Amino acid sequence: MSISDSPASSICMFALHHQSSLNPDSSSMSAQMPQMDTGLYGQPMAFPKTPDGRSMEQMMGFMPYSSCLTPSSTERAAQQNQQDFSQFLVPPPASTLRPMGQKRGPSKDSVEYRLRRERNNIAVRKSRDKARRRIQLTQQRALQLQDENHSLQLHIQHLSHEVDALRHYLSQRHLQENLSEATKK
Amino acid sequence: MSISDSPASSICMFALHHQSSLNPDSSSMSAQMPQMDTGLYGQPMAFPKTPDGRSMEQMMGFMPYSSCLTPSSTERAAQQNQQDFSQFLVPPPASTLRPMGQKRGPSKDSVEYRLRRERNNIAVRKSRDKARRRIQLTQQRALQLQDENHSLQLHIQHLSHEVDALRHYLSQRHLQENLSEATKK
DNA sequence: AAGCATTGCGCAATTG
DNA sequence: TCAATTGCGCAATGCT
Repeated sequence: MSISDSPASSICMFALHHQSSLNPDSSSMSAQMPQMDTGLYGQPMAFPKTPDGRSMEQMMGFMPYSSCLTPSSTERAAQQNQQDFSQFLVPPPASTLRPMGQKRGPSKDSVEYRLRRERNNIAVRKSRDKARRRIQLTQQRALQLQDENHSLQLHIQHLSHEVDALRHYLSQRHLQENLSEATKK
Repeated sequence: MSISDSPASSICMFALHHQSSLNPDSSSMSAQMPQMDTGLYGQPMAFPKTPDGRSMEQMMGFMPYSSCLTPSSTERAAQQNQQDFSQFLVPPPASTLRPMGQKRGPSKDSVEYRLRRERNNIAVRKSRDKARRRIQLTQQRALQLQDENHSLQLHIQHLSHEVDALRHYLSQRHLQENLSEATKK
């Protein structure tokens, strides 16, 4: 069970140095551990957000994956062998934690996991495309509405002038009528 | 120092099986290597997109990192030991490419690299916040314009009725005048 | 309970 | 050289 030494040491040192930045969902809790805040956009604070088993597993399992390399064949491969790698990552104390050959219950290890990941990646791409389209549509709609607005205002201006003209015309008529009536009498 | 055996082998097998999916920028080139297309949102195809030195390095260097673990202290650690991993990842041809203990020139390895990454992460968070705000503003503007539009249309309706009324009134006056004139004569 | 959809995040490539 | 953007995969979470 000791993940404690060797490479780990450098890791820990680094962590100390680097103030492990994590992803605490930002919105929720934000004042739990004393830490210097780097102002807006400082590092996201670090500590295990998820209390569920799986997360802890990942934590212990280490799973070095290498996700964003452009040449991803290698990428995929790396992800596959999470545990195997952990073997090397946790050097000397080769004794414990997840005997390595045991993929307990659900997944996280291989085929099943990769299938899940791949499906999710597809869903993510789809969702983002959708979002992009939505945003674009909103922008177009805004522009369109702006134009429409402009022409409506022109229309209003026109109608207003017309009303004014008609009213003016009528008032003139009234004056004339009044005059002629008075004259007649 | 033979990196040749064990974990690596499984990795390679997986790569073959899994048809390395990569990130070819999707927009650019898309028919270079024969591969089954999984339809829209299928996997992004794999092959080295970037012809520049650094990219190749990474390719070869492999750098398994493990970025998104919630418990990131481990994460950071993994990144730390990039090269060490490559040792295992690039199995047989243990002969060449980056002797492993040599961090050539610039960085990729440690402190410097982490600083760059951290700065970029901050920039990314900032940029995304900005984008979110921009999108929100656009949406609000669209809604606002829609409301404005609606009231402008009401205004137009009102003015139109007014013009109609005035015209109708005038036409009536004309009729009366014509009548009275005719009568007078 | 299983699965797609969303979302926040970090990495790396690209842009300016 | 360096911040800003952008595409992408991962994992957590929402939703059904």
